[in-house]
Amino acid sequence: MADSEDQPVERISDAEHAVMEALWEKSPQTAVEVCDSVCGERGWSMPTVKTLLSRLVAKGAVSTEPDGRRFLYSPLLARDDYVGGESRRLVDRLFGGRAAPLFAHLAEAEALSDDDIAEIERLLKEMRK
Amino acid sequence: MADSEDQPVERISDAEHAVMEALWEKSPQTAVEVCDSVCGERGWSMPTVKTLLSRLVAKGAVSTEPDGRRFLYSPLLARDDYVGGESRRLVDRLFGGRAAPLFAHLAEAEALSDDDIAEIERLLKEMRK
DNA sequence: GCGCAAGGTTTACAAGCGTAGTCGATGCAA
DNA sequence: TTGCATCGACTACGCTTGTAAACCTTGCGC
Repeated sequence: MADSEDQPVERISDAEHAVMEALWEKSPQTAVEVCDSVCGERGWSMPTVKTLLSRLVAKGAVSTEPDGRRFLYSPLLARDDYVGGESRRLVDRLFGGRAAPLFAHLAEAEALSDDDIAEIERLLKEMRK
Repeated sequence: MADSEDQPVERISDAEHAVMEALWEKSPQTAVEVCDSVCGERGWSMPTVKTLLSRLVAKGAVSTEPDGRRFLYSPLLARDDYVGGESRRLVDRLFGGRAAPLFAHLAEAEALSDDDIAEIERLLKEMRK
């Protein structure tokens, strides 16, 4: 596995991430569609989205496919890969690479809902099988 | 609680974080001492550390205390607060604010060691009490 | 056929960041 | 007492990011 990307796809910025989310939600999409999804909540204008899309294409995180006179954009980077990378980064940077302290921290900060706890217990049970 | 910081201490960058780690490890420290801790592993020179320390002071994340002709630096921002904030940010941004999916992701990516799992189970047991 | 609208590409520009050199004060050694 | 080493402050500079305008091309409607 993991030969879907030779370079680990340059780091994606925060604003770019918002665009990726839109594409992960549904793809392919035109620039206009992406703007419809994100311009509202982020207060962006069309040119901003265009720039972000270009940068993402340049970074190899998004692919384009011509559709008449415009482009359809699709994510090249899978959301799981991105999320995994970011999670790993955080755990490495802040918790010495170990997940338990992260968990402990969330628990202590009461950032865990009852649902979360139940869900995690379920997952643990499953893993032990 | 939480009146230890009126503004949430401007966001701390990656390089700055390395300096904070040194100060969390031991404080107060002089600039030279901090450099001793971090210049090696990061390949930095003294001026870089000075700049980062200044920026951290400007951001209100580090306090200074004169000691003769030089300064002693101490963290103002607690590591727990920082770590908590960053964790929260990640969980919010990537997992809709819920921790269970993060956990699921780490589990799936086999980012959890056996020790981690054991530890988390222990924590869960404790929380249920 | 021709102008306009729609879409992509280029350029812009301020703020933040990583990294570091220079400057100015000052205490200590000779 | 004078020069030098030391330390913080200021300045620098190229790169990325956030945000967007200007520009260029091209297909479509009149």
